[in-house]
Amino acid sequence: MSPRTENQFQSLRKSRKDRIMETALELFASEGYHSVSISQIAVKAEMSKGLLYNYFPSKEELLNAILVLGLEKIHDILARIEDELDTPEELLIYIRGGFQTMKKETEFYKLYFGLLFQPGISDHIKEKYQDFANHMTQDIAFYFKSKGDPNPDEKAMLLEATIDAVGRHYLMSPESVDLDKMEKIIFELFK
Amino acid sequence: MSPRTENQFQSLRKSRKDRIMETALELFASEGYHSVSISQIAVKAEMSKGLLYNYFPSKEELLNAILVLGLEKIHDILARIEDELDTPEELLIYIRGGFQTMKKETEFYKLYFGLLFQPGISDHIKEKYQDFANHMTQDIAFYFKSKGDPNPDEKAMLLEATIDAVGRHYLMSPESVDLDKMEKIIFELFK
Amino acid sequence: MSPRTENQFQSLRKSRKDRIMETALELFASEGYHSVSISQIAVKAEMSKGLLYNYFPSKEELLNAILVLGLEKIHDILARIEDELDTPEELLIYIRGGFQTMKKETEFYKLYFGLLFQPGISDHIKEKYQDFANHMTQDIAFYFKSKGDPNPDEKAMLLEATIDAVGRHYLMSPESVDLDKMEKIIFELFK
Amino acid sequence: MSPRTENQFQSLRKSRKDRIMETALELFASEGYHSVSISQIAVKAEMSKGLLYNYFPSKEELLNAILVLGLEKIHDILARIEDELDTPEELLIYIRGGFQTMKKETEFYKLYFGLLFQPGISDHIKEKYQDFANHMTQDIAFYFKSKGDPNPDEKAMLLEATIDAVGRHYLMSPESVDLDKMEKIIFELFK
DNA sequence: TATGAATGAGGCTTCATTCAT
DNA sequence: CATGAATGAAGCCTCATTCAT
Repeated sequence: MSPRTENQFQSLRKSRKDRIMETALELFASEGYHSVSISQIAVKAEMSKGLLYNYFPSKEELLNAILVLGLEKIHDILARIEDELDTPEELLIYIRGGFQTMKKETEFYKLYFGLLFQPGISDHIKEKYQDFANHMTQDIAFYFKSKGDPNPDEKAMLLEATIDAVGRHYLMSPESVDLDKMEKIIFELFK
Repeated sequence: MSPRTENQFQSLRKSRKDRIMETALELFASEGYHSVSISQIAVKAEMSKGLLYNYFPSKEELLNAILVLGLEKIHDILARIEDELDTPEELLIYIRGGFQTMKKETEFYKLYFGLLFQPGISDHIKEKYQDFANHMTQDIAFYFKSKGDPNPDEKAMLLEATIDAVGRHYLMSPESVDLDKMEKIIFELFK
Repeated sequence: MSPRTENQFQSLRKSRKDRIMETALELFASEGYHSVSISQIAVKAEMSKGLLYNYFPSKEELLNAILVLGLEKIHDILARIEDELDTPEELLIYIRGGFQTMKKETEFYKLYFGLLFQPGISDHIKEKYQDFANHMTQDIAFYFKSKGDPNPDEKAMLLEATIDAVGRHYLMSPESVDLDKMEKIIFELFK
Repeated sequence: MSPRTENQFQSLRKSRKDRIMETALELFASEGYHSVSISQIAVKAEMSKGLLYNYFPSKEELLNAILVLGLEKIHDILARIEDELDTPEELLIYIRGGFQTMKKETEFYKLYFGLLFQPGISDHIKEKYQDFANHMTQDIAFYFKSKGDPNPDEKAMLLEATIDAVGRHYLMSPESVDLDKMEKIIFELFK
C-alpha cells in the first residue's frame, strides 16, 4: 500500500496533539501539575507513554504548550471586545468579557492560577501573562482617562485585579458566586 | 557571612519544631512545595532527616502545620482590628490591616496562594481558610449594612476579593505596586 | 509506477544500502555505537526508519554489516601487497601498507578499536578479525623465518602489534604522530 | 541507642563505596559500560539502587571514579620503578613493570581499553591518561637519550605503544600470549 | 534523642522495533 | 517500496520514609 500523504500525517498529528493537550489540561487542572504523571496522561488519552514524547519533548514543554495555547485563546476572546473603551456600556461589556473567558476556559484558569505562584514556571509564560494583563490594564486605563479620573492607572489596575479576584472565587466555588450580579456591582462601583 | 550566622543564632533559640517550620516555609515559598525535598529542609535546618520525622510524621503534615500556624497568625492580627466596623475610619484601618498582614507574612502568603488552586491540599486547611475569609467578609458586610448599602454581602465579598488581588500583585512584584496609594483608592471607592 | 528492471532494482537497493552503511559508520565512529539512535541514522541518511529496516533487520546487524565490509576492504588492500615477504623492501612496503589502510579507513578503525574491547560484539566478527590478524602475522612471520630469526612468530606478532599500536595513537591524535617517520623507525628496528 | 560515631559512619561509607566500585568495575569490564544497568550493579552488590546514588551522583560519575582510581593505582605501581632509566637492566624492569600492571589490574585495563575509543568519555579522564602515558614516554625517552639514540622520543613512543599493544593482545586472549617471552624479545629489540 | 544509611516505589525519558497506510 | 506514528520495555534517577545504631 502506498504511504500516507503529507496531509494525512499532518491531520493525524494535529488530532493527537490536541488530544494530549486536552487530556493533560484536564488532569493538571483537577489534580495539579506535579501530582499528575505522564503515565496517567497517557492512560487517560488512551495512548502509550512513548507516543506522548513524539509530540512533546518533556512534561514541562507539554505544560508550556498548554499555557501558551490558553493565553492565546483568552487573548483572542478579549481582542474582539477591546477596541477603545469610551462609554460606560463598553466598560460593562469589557467586565462581562473578563468573566466570560473564565467561564469558558475554566480549566485553563484553574491550572493557571495554581501555577502563577509556583516558582519554577517558565519565565516565558509569566512574561506572556504580564503582557496580556498589561494590555488589559491599559485598555481600561484609557476609559478612566477619558472620564477624567485622577488616578486612571491605579484605577485600572484595581479593576483588573478585582475581576481577577472575583473570578478566582468563582473558580473555587462556582455555586457561591453570582457572576451576573457581581458584574453589575463592579460596574456601578467603577463606572 | 554575618547576617547568616545572625539568622542561625536567632533560630537556635527557637524550639526545634519552630526551626523546622520556619526553614520549610522559607523553602516552600521560594522553591515550591513539590520541589523541596525533606533532605533540603533538614540540611538547611541543620539537623538530620530522622529528627525531623520525630516532629512531623510526614512532609504533608509539616505543610499542614505551617499552613495552620500561618492562618492563626493572620487571624490574630486581624482579630485585633476587627471589632465592629462602623465608621469609615475603621474601614480604612481594616483595609490597611489586610495589606499589612501580607507585608508581614509575605512568605506564608506566597506559599498559600501557590497552594490554594492546587488540588490535594487538605480539606481541613481549605475549610480553615474559608472560615477565616467568611469571618472577614462578615465583618466588612457589617459596615456596608450599617451604611445602608443595597448589596452589603456582595460589596463585602468584592472588597475582600479586591484586597486579596491587589495583595497578590504586590507579592508577585512588590516594586510595581504602591500599597499605600492603592489603600486610599480602594477606600475612596468603597467607603 | 513504471516497472523497473531487475537490474535497476538491484542497483537502487545497493545504493540505498551503501548510503545507510556509510552514514551509520560515520555516526558510530564519531559518537559511539550505543549513543547513536536508528532515528539519527535515518535522518542523516535522508530516509525513513522503516525503510532502513527493509535493508537491515536490526541495529546490531547493521553494525555487523559495517564491520564485515570494513574488514573486507582492509583485507583487499593488504592482499594486494602480501604475496611473499622476502626482502626488506617488501617488509617496508608491508608496514607502509598497514598505516595506509588506517589513513584510508580512519572511520572504520575508530569504530573498530572502540568495539574490540566491548564485550557483546558478535563472535563472528571477532573471528573474522582474528583470521585477518593471523593471516597478517603469518605473512610477516614468513619474512622473519626467511631471515633466520630465532623467534619468527613472536617477532611477527610484535611487529603486527606495534603497527596496530602506532596506528591507534595516530587515530587518537593524528597531529602528534608522524607516520612516515615512525614507519622508518619501525623498519629499522625489525628489518 | 546512641547514634553511630562519625568514625563508624566513615568506615561504613568507605566499605560501601568500595563494594560498589568493585562490583561495577567487574561488570563494566565483562559486559561493557553501556550494557550494564544500575540495577544490575545494585543486584550484584546486594544493595538497593537508591543506595548507590547515595555514593555516586550518576552512572557516569561512578565510571569516572573507577577510572580515576584505576589510573592512580597504575601510577603508584609505576612510580615505584621509574626513577631514572639508565641501564639496560632498568629498562627490562620497566618493561616488565608495564606488563605486570596489566596482569594485576586486568579488569581495569579491559574497561579502559574498551573506553578509550569510545567518544563521550570524559575529557578529564582522557587527559589524566595522556598525562600518565606522556610521563611514561618521557621516562623511556630518557633512556634512549642516554644511549645516544638519534630518535629518542619516537623510540620511546614506539616502545610505549608496543607494550600497550602486546598487553592488549594478552588481555583479549591471555592463553595466546607468553608475556615473559615477549618481554625478552621486546627488550632485545629496544635495548 | 539523634544520625544518616538504606529502601523501594514511582517518575521521566529514550529508543529499537513494528505496522497501518 | 516508503513513511513515520505507535508501542512498550527498559534505563536513569529522586525522594519520602524507615531503621539499626
